[in-house]
Amino acid sequence: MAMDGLRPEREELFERNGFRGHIGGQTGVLARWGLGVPMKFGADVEICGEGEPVDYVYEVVHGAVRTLKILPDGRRQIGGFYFAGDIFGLEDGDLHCLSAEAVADSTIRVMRRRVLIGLAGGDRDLAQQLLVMATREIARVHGHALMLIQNAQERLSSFLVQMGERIAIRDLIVLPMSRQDIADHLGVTIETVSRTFTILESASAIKLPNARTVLLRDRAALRSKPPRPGAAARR
Amino acid sequence: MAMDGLRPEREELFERNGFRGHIGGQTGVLARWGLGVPMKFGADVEICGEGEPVDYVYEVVHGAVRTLKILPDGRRQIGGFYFAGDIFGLEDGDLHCLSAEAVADSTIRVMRRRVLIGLAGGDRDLAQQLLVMATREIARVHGHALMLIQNAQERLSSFLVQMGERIAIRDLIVLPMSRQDIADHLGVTIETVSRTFTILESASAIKLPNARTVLLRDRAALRSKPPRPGAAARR
DNA sequence: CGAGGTATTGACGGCTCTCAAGTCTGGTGG
DNA sequence: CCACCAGACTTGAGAGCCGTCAATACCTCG
Repeated sequence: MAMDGLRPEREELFERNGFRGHIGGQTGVLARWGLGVPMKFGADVEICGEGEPVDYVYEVVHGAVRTLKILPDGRRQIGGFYFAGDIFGLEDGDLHCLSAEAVADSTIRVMRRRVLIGLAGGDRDLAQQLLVMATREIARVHGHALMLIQNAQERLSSFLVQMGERIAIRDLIVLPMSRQDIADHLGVTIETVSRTFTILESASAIKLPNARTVLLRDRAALRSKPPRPGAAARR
Repeated sequence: MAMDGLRPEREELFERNGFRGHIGGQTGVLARWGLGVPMKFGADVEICGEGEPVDYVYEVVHGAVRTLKILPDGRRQIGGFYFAGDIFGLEDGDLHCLSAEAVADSTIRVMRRRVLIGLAGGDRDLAQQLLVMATREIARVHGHALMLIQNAQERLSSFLVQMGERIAIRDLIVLPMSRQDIADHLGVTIETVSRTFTILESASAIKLPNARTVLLRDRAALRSKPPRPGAAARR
């Protein structure tokens, strides 16, 4: 992936646009505090496993990570994707409910949770930052749940809009994840994802130079509800 | 149906209205620290509204609360139900993404978020408790998302198992919320909820003395997957 | 070029939504 | 006491979206 080559460009773009998100390797909480050890993970390598002790907290320096859970029947739920500056692994209790894997080759800052919590105890600012990260994660997961009650077209549209805000260069999204990853995140099948991509392209909302590249042509159309024939507002 | 006060009214209430008298249930974090002011809310009264400033944090003393979001097309998503000891209103940013309403007559501890954060800055223990509450909420919302990718029977079963763990007396659940509330939480229609209740009762997994009372007869059956004909494990 | 994984497209069936009618319950008033 | 009503809940029939299975196209890499 040519993601590394694109990064400086994106960084400039974000600054110029006043983008509030995270970019580069210096913007994360851990990075700013100089905490944690950067480590490299190859594509599809597991970073932490479901059921393992929650010993570390992670921050993406660059690359992309997915958190996931395998259901007893084999289905796979992807809880979220994390990009540069995002923190993951914030979990309650002693054991991970979700495992995490690198979607593409990635660098991840790894830090002992106990140490981080300890430092936060003596640093008001860091403690508050941690709480902010946690509440932000709550909002993100809520958004995920909200998406899951919509239909396939709405789900994929929301996903693309979100990716547009998080990892797009202007209107161009280079997806690090596969169709299967997207499907498992949106709670639909890979076939439905594929069909819906085609529908959105036919509607001129997006353009697909290739399977992993999406050009957003009409964000407004993606944000608006697709024609839902009989889907009357209930109540 | 108490009237829902205007926002300024509510704020004034929060500011100077103190609830006098003995309060049962000292189970929550705020209660243990003696923080916040207990207030009463009638059934269906709004506690905080979507789009309002995030000024307070709430803890249920007794009763039940739902957090919800109204979609542009009128659909309603219930993010979660909160019972005695549960904290809600932990949100990121300045504005609430979710509103909260009392499901039944309830008593809620209300506390200024800024004050709580401030106190946590000087109290290691409280700060850690707050972070635990936040990560626990993350796990809960993840569980909600996980439920939303399953079929109707699995969704209702999970919901009942969860209620069984949170508000049941032995195997008896007295539901404070309506079928519509359940439907909007599970992301299905009220008819599907109703039909699925009937199916579970026919299967002897539960018994329904009346619509708001559920007797769990076979938790194992509720936890196990229902017959999903062609639902092969993918991948 | 061929191989293998990934993605798209097609046909069909089932689960759930929609629309509609029926039942139950609690409250009100004659 | 009972008729009546309003609201919540249940049940039924038909339609549509999406899952399943299957075949085909595309893309990357040896």
